[in-house]
Amino acid sequence: MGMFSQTTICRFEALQLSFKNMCKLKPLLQRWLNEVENSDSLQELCNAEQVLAQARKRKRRTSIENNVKGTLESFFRNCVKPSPQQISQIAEDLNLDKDVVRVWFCNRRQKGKRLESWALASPWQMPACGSALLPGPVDTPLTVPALSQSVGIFQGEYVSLNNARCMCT
DNA sequence: ATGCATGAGAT
DNA sequence: TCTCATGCATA
Repeated sequence: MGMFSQTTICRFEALQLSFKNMCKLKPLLQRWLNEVENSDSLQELCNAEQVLAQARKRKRRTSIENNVKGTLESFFRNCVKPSPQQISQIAEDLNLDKDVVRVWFCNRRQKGKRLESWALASPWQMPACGSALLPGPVDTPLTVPALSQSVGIFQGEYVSLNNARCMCT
């Protein structure tokens, strides 16, 4: 049972994925939806979700000050892809670990590309207003609101489902 | 809902 | 080393 994280669901619904990624995910998510709707109980879902959550050692997320972010943005406007040397320099200037700076630029570029991918691909598939029609054959119009609603019984509680992972023991 | 991080695969 | 898809952890 292919699972999807809360993060992916959110991003899918908010169209915060690349156009290509959305196209790939749509059918998978559609199937996943059916499974969710047909599954017997919350318990069952919780158990399935649990399998996903495995503890690993992960660097603690560093929180970058807003003003520092602003500075990074200006560096980004100046150069979207600084060399390792430039990164080190920036890191030194801002008093940040250079890996943090490197990753920040990677993520920032990724964000830029994401927007770009939609700018290029959406004209022929995006609906007039903001109600988002998902990419794919126009004859299979799965809408974002539909997704949220059809998870319905669960989507209202999907967030709580995520939070509930731990409560399922 | 989103920021920073990871890892697999491309270059 | 970068890109890309993805998610843990956080506000």
